Amino acid sequence: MSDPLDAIFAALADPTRRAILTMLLEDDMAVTDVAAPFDMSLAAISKHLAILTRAGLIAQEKRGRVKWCKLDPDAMRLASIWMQGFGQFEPVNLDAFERFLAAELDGA
Amino acid sequence: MSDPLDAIFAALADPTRRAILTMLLEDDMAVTDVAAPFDMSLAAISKHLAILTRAGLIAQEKRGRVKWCKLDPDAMRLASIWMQGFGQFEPVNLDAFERFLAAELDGA
DNA sequence: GGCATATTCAACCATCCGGTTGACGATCCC
DNA sequence: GGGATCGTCAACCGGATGGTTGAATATGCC
Repeated sequence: MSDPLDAIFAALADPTRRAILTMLLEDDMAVTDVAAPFDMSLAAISKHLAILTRAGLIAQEKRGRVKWCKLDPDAMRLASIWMQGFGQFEPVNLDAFERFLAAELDGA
Repeated sequence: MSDPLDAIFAALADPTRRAILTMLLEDDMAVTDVAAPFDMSLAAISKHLAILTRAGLIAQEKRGRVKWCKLDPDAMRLASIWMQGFGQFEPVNLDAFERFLAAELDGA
């Protein structure tokens, strides 16, 4: 009934969660390590991670007693595709193009 | 103090507001006309439009007693650029590349 | 077994959000 | 002027959100 974009954009609306995603861009991390830089209880971070997981933005995998968090690109891509529908209002965006190319080449 | 992305993503998280943005893709509209297809009070739509305006996703201009709403692409572009930072996790994504090009060319 | 570590659960709290209704201010038009 | 239309404001309501704390559940290690 509810659009997955609801959960994706809602998850992205919180600065703590966006910061977590940015951290995960560097490397996969355990929950405790994700929580370390934040001035906030571990339980709060655990909730944030649950929200990111429900939105499909990250995936969590338990190995031993440690739960590893890693980015899951599908949800972000879905949101990005939705937004591209509005791209026709942008003047030709060479900056974005360069970033796109750089990202693609880096990933190759 | 608060990141503009907070307001942008929060605004995009609501399906009514995303629908409004899609409608405005067709044409600029008056508040009453925006409200027409929704099963919801005019006041509720007015609030949604205020949220979209505060996020910078639309601009409102009053001409006579009618307030016109139109897309304002800057905010969406900001969000889109933020998301592109996560593209490197996609395997070389030709689909996305084609969509990117199509959107850019369409806008040209 | 028994203790330390990693993470979640449960209950609670304050605040925000999305909706309603009714009154109000502006503007158009006769 | 006065009535109809356009839109917002204010107060209210229920439910979601983001945080806390303390207890509970795994798991690893000696």
